Parts: sequence; C-alpha cells; structure tokens
Amino acid sequence: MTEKTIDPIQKQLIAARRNQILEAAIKVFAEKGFHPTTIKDIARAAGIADGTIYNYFENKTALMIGILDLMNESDQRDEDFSKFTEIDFRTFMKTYLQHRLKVLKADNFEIFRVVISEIMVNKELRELHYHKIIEPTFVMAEKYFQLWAQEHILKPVDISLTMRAISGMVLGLILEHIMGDQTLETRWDELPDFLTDMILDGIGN
Amino acid sequence: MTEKTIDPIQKQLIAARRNQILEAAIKVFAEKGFHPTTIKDIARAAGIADGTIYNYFENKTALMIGILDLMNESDQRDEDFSKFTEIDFRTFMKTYLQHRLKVLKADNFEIFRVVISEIMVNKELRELHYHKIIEPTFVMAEKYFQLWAQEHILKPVDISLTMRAISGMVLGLILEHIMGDQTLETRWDELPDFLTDMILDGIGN
Amino acid sequence: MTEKTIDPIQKQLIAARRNQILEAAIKVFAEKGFHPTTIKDIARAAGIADGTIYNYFENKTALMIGILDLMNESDQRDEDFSKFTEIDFRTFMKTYLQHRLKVLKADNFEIFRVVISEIMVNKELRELHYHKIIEPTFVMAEKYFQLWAQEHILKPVDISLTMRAISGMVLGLILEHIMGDQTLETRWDELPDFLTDMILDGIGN
Amino acid sequence: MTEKTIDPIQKQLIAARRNQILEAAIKVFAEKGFHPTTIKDIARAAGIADGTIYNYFENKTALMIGILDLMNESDQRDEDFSKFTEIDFRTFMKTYLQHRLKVLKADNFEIFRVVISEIMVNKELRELHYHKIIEPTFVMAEKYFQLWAQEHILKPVDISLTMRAISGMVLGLILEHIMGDQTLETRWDELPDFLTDMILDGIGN
DNA sequence: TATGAATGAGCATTCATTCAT
DNA sequence: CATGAATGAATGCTCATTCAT
Repeated sequence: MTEKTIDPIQKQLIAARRNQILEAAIKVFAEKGFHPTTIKDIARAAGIADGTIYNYFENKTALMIGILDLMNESDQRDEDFSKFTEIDFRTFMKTYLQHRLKVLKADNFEIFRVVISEIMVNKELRELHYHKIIEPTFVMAEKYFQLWAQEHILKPVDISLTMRAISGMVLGLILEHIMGDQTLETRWDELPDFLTDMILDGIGN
Repeated sequence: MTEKTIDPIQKQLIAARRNQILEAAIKVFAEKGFHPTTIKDIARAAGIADGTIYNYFENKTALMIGILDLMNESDQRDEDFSKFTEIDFRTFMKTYLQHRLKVLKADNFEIFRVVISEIMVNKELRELHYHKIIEPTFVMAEKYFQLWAQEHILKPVDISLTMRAISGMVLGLILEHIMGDQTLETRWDELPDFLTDMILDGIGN
Repeated sequence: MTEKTIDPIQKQLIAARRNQILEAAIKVFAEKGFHPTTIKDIARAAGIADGTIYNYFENKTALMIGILDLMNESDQRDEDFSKFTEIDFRTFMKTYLQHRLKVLKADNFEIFRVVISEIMVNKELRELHYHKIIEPTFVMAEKYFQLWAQEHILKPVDISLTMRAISGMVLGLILEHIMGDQTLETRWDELPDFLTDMILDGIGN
Repeated sequence: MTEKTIDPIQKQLIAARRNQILEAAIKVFAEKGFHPTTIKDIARAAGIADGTIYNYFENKTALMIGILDLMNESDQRDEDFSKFTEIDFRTFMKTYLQHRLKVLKADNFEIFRVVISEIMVNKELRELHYHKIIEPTFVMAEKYFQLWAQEHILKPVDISLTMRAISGMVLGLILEHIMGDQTLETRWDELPDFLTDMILDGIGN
C-alpha cells in the first residue's frame, strides 16, 4: 500500500544509515576480524539494534561487500591517471606507488588485512573484487602503458605481464607488511622511490 | 617399572597417523575453507573418529600449524641455494622463480589460498609463519645478495628492500593468480623468464 | 537519541521469563540432579529454545545461583524474629525449628538435595551461599541470643558456638532426612518439640 | 582354561593394586572434585594406564564406592564403644565427639566434601552409605543408649530421635566447617567439650 | 522503519569406556 | 594382567537471522 515514490530525502537517509553501519563494521572487523565479530558487536558499535542491520544488508557477507564497495569508491575518487600522461614516467611511477602504498598508513591497516583474507576465501567476494576492482584497473592501466610503449618511454615489454608484476609487487609488499615485517614497517616511506628505480632500471649490472 | 624408552616404531605410527590426519585436513580445507570445515569433516575424510584427531592435535588451529609445518618442510627439502653461487645470476633468478612459482601448480592451489587467508587473520599462525619461514628465508637470501653485490653482479642496491620487493612480487603474483586472474593462469609458465628480465634490466628506456 | 529509560513493563517481562526458566530448572534439577541435566532439558521444560536461556543466565552455574537467590528471598520473606522478643524462649525455639524444618516438606525436598550437593563442591556457589545466607543469619541471630543471655533466659554459654551447634543440628537432620532415614521421615513433625526440650534442658540426669 | 584356584598371593596383589588406585583417586578427587576429575587424571596419579583401572573397578562410580568402603573400614577399625560402658557418660560423650570431629583434621577435609556431595546426589551411593554406615551405627548406638537410660544416666528421652539429633549435629557442624565458616575452623578443638556440656545440660536456665 | 527477544541449527571439544596387542 | 590408542556419544554454548510489536 505504501507508494513507491523515490523520495530523495529517504534515499539520503538510507545512504546515511548504510554508511553508519558500514563504518561500525569496519571498526569492529578491523579490531576482531571477520569471523569473530558478531552482528551484535556491529550493532552496538553503530548504536542501533541487531535487526536494523538486516534492513540495510542482506547478511553478514553483504557487509563485507559494502566495505569493498566503499574502498573501491574511495580508490576511484582518488585515482586519476589522466593528469599523468604529460609528465615523465618516473614521476608517474613514484606518484602511483606513493598513492597505492599510502592506504596502509592511517587506520586502514587492519581492515585491509581482514578484507583481503576474506576475499581470498569467499568466492562471491573474490569475483566481485576481481570484476569491480582488479579488472577495470588493468584495463585502464593498459591504455597508458601502451601509450608509453609507443612513445618508447618503456622498453617493448609485455604490457599485460608487466602490469601484473608491478601491481603484484605492491600487493605482496603490503602483505609482507601486514604479516609483521619490521623492516617494511620502518622503511615504508622509502618504497616509492626505491621501487621506481628498481622497476625502471633493474638491479643487474 | 618399565622404562619409558622412546619406541621408534611407536614414533613412526604416531607420525603416520598425524600425516593421515593432516592430509585429510588439507583435502577438506582446500575444498571448503578453514572455517566452514568441521572436525567431523576431517575425521570422516581421514576415516577415523572425531576424538582421535584430538589425540594428535590440540585443536583446530593446531591442524593449520601442522599444515604450515608440512609446507615449510617440503620447501626446505627442495631449496638449495648453494649450487647457485657458481652459475650466473640470471640463471639463478630464473631457477629460483621457477621453483617458487611452481608451488601453485598441481593440487596445492586451493590449500594455499586457505592457509594464507588464515595466516593473515590469526596472530598465532602469523607469528609462527613469520619466524619459521619468512625470516629465515630473508636471512639466508641476504648472504647471497651480499656476495653478488660484492662481485658487482648487482648494482649497489639496498639489499634488504630488494629482497622484500622480489619476494613480495612473487607472493603478489601468486595472490593475483589465486584471486582468479585468467592471464596469469594461462601464462604462468612464462613468468620466470619474464620476471628475471624485468628484475635485472628494468622496463624503462 | 531515545532515552534509555528503564521500562517497568520490560522489567516485569524479564523477571517473569527469568522465573519461568528458574522454575523449569528447579523442576528438572530436582528430578535428575545438576550434572545429568542438560540445558536442552531445562529449555524443553520451560517451553522455550535453548538459546533463550542464555539471554537470561550466563551459564548453567548461573541457574544454580538464581535458584539459591530464590530460596534466599523466600527465606527472608518468611523470617521475622522481631515478634519473638516478647514471648518466652521455649516458644521461640519451637517456632523457629518448625519454620526451619518445614522447608523440607512440600516439593523442595529434592531440589534441596541437589543445591546443597552442588554448593559443597562449587567454590563460587559456596562463597555466595556463605556470604548471602549463612553469615547474615548468624549476625542477626547473635543479637537475639545476647539479649536472652543478658536476661538470664539462657545459661552464660558461648553464643557463637551455640548458634552454630543449633543451626548445624538442623542442617544435619535435614541431611539425614535427605539421605533417606525413615525414622526422620516418619517423625519429622515431632522434631520441633523434641529438639527444643533437648536444647534447653539437655539429656543428662 | 585358567584354573579358578584362589591364590592368596594373587589376592594380595589385587588388593594392593586396588588400594593404589583408590589412594590416587582420593588424592585427585580431593583436589578437583568428582565430576571434574577424569579417569586419566587418576591413572596418571596412580602411575598406571587408563585401562588398568577398569580391571579393578567397573566404572567411575565404583571408585567412589571403594572410597566409601575405605572410610567405613577405617571407622570400624577405630570405633570401639565397648570400653565405654564402664566410664561415665560425660567422658564417653567427649571422647566420641573428639573422635568424630577429628576426621576433618589432617587431609581428609577435602575428600569428605566431595564424597558427601556425591552421596547426596547419587542414589546408589546414598543407599550403600545408609545401609553400610548410618544404619549399623544407629543400631549399635541404640543399645548403649538404652543401657544408659536404664541406669538413669540419661533422662527418659526418645533414644531414636536423640541419636539422630546428636549425629545430625556433628554432621551439620562438619558441613558448616566445610562451607567455610571461620569460627568453626578456628575453634574446632573446643567443640567436644562445648557440645558435651550443651547436650547433657542444655542451654536454658 | 526500528527494535531486540526468540530461535535452533551447528560445532568444537571432552572423556568414560573398550579392546587389540 | 597392562597398555593406551581409538572411539563416538554427548553437551554447553554461540550467533546469524527472523519477526511480532
């Protein structure tokens, strides 16, 4: 009997409540991990009732998906390769790495650990993550690499594998950091410069 | 009054039973993941009673630790850097990468996913893994890198970060593969050669 | 933003549900004993789900504590020594013993057995019982005994030990009854008179 | 095929092993209580294998029965009323109470707690205890009380209830001690004299 | 829409007892 | 008779989810 008018104010309220819940979920997941966290934990952290969460998310996994979307959005908000076509490749690389490695600073350290862990093990999350984050990134990056290759800024390398190697290196370093490596924790800020040189010049004599 | 001699036959029986259980655990964890797997699942897969598992492992997490040890052992059995000091660095790098990337072929694909996921999120496992696997590897590798640096086979790079970047790259590529990247699955065998060139020569012109 | 006012109706509902569960627990504990009784037994007897019990009691032991509290409350409701100061001591003694020994009649026979048994063996229950029931009783009784001693109604006996001897006698007789003594079961109602004479006059010539 | 000759040496060995097990059981039960103690605990304490216990005792409850028998035996070894007929009643009472209250000193404090607790709740133990310990004691004691009554050492009281009141008082005081009463713990040794006077002379003026 | 009490399936773990060696 | 590995039934407790109010 209720009209299905799309009330924009309603929409905003819903979005606000969703965010409130997601922020609470991020906080608690980061502290306790995905499995040990209960819906009650999240509800308490959000200052609402357990049941209310189910008005905005289908189930516990949907919260993870929501968090993933949030991360994705913030990535896309930040990421803008277009301005880099003009500047030189070394500067681009440094800036890109700086940006990618910065996510681990501040508070998102722990939630990253939890999200990646769950992605690895949950097929639904994994596919979502791949299609909404990994794949588009590769597709877009490929265009730039082709451009740079054409302009002989890069060697005529295999772009597809190169991209995967570089992004893999970033991911792997983040993981090593997450795993507790002290060296990386101490020297994290040196990485953008160091990696850029290594990627562009190699380590062999 | 019978002496508590350590019966070698007993020892073998115990080791055999432990392996029987661990193999069952690997099989079921790989299929269903760590959390969704029940002790009953593992017992059934091993053809024994639930309780028997607890004669050999303190709890469910101890099974993960056992699997980690197994992987570690098989790594150490395979790994022998000593023969490499003589041959040239490019060959070494290819061989090393071949070896490291090979683990994902065969059946250990899925269990890898599960083990890494759990390591990320379980402090006990994480620390164990770091101290028994990561750290020793870095310590040993560092010696070789220093040697190569002295002989000017390498540029005078920062060894500590270089090692972490390379191993991170391997780890990251494995993860990207695990995450479902089709390109990596198809072209996995090209990686040793490709990565070696990239690491030694860089991609910049 | 809604105030967390303590809704009196909520409070009553909670109290009602607690009592419902406790009554079921008393019933089943009395029939089967504490250890042999399962949470499922109690839930079934209360006509609710297993999990619901844990919304009102932290664990199985907390049910015992709840029962103890219930007994304590009913004791305190009944017990009123104040009216006795005026009347003669012999009458007081008879009335007191009548009251104390009455608890074993009606249905509380079996639950008493179970509760005392568990108190003896569970430190938490034991200390709770001592501080909430035994100790206050002794403190209050001591005042009356001192009064009677001052008025030379009593011999100048050691009040502290006297109280313990009398209450011990009551407890011991209850236990002997519980243990299955037929004589006590048959002649239970004679005890108040009999014990009063014995305590006041002694049995020696 | 084995001969059923009653080998007296065999018999002694069996008795020795039984006692070894019972002593271990007493030790561990006293420490941890009946239910929390496992057969493995007892086996370890006795320095034998789990299964061996089942060659001497049918099940865990049979161990309790064995302990009860042991206590009973030691009681009967100590108890000899015959020498008391000659001496005066007051001395008899003191000696009897001294003996009965002494059991709580030394180590049998904790095991007493556990045994009584289990007797209260286990029908088999309860009936055994009543018929093998309580009843015979009452029967024997009744004879002496009748003698003393005939000789006008006692008032013409109801012997049956008197006995139960006195033994109940002893039991009750033991329980109050067990429950943690500090006064009784401190002044335990005063009880025989105090109780004797109270029982013989009463507390009323 | 918000609530939070009720639900009940689900699971790790324990442990008395058995029995082949 | 001694052993102790194997058994598997049994259970307290958790928690995602539902739904009446």
